[in-house]
Amino acid sequence: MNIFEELQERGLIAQVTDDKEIKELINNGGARFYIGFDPTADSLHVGHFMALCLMKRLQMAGNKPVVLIGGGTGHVGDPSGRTDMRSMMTKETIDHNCECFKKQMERFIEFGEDKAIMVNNADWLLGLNYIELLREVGACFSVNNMLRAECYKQRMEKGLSFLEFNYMIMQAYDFYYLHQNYGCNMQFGGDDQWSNMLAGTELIRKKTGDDAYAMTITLLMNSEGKKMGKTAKGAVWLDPNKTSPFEFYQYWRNVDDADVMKCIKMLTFLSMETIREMEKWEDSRINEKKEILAYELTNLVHGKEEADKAQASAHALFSGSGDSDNMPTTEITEEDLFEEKIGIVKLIVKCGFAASNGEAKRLIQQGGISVNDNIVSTLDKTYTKDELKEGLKIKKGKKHFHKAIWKD
RNA sequence: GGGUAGGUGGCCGAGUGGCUAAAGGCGACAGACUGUAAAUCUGUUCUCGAGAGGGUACGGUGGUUCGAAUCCACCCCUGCCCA
Repeated sequence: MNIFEELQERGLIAQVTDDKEIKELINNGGARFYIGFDPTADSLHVGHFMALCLMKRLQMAGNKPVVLIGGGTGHVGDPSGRTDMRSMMTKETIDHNCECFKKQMERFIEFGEDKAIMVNNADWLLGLNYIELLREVGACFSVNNMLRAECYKQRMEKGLSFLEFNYMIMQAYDFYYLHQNYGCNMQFGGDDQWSNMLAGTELIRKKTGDDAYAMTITLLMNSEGKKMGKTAKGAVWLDPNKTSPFEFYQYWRNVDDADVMKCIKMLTFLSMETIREMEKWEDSRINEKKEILAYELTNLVHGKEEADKAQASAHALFSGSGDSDNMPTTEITEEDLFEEKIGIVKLIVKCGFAASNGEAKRLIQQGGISVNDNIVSTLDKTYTKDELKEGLKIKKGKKHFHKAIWKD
């Protein structure tokens, strides 16, 4: 099966500039393509992960990937898909984030001679001269057309700064620059990038007469039409310090029934044969599918060892036996004690189950907290040093577990 | 630069001197039901406090008033119209 067909069957392809040409190009390994990543945070998240997987798939099919880190575009801020103004980041933040991105990406993509390369658009964007740029590329853009682009339309009511308006031009310039200097002939990106990417192909055509192509990946939406990979607390990060492997596993273990197969297709590297087989499974095996999804993804992101651990913890916690080896743990020290004991309210806050004492109290009053499998019913319940030395298994709601242990 | 409408809790949005820690909705959290799902129902949802009660909070800074999210002044930010 060819790569293009596979991407299609997986539901990854959203829009293409020219499907015949693109099919030809990537199926024969002739694409030198790039995907841009703006350093908006100090860790990659699930959305980036999809793009990286796509990169890997295309690389396996013989195409050459270019990872573009947006150290320059990060100074501008992409308005696409946002209803409000982006806050500006300082140069230090951007540089720091770029470093973090680099480290994480090296886990997924092989870089090196004849493999993938990584570039940073800070190298060419930051030194640009305003007047020169205006004359060289500004002349190629029609403001009338730009305003018609979907990514700006939704901002017409709420406001759009000139800074953000220029983002499209920066991204188009990147594509042009990579085309000229690295022979890049294709760009991939999330579907919200479509207008920016088209701007790039047009700029290249106008400046050089060459054809360049663009293809967008379907954004991973859940059945309610919301972007996946987001929780109330924020994104699901790939950095284990920001989202632990267990939390990561649980996120996928708990996806909606309706979204499981879609996620398996779009995110895992299971073969299409396996996937087609799974689609025939009976409804009663839905939880098996979820486990496979969770395991596969944790494995990809955090490695086999962490995936095994996460799965073992999940099994232990949800099917009773209560093995607490891989639970998130908080250490309690002398200074947390009052009269040789720690109160339940303080303990819950300490473990991060509640942001304030009030919230902790509410949880207890509503019967949402249990310690060592006993529901805590009083606010003045306390635990001694000896009990802590044994380790306390704290459960919040149905599926949040935490361990508190003593530390001298 | 001129005119005009705005800025309220995580978000949306009501509130135009005391009854307002601020309606309602969304979201979130907990409980019931379940399959670690969805839907549904119930409760909770600034913070400190066991409680009584206190502290902060309606863009910012000052002011009027016994009392201000609400009135006044100046400033900052955003939309729209005109230049």
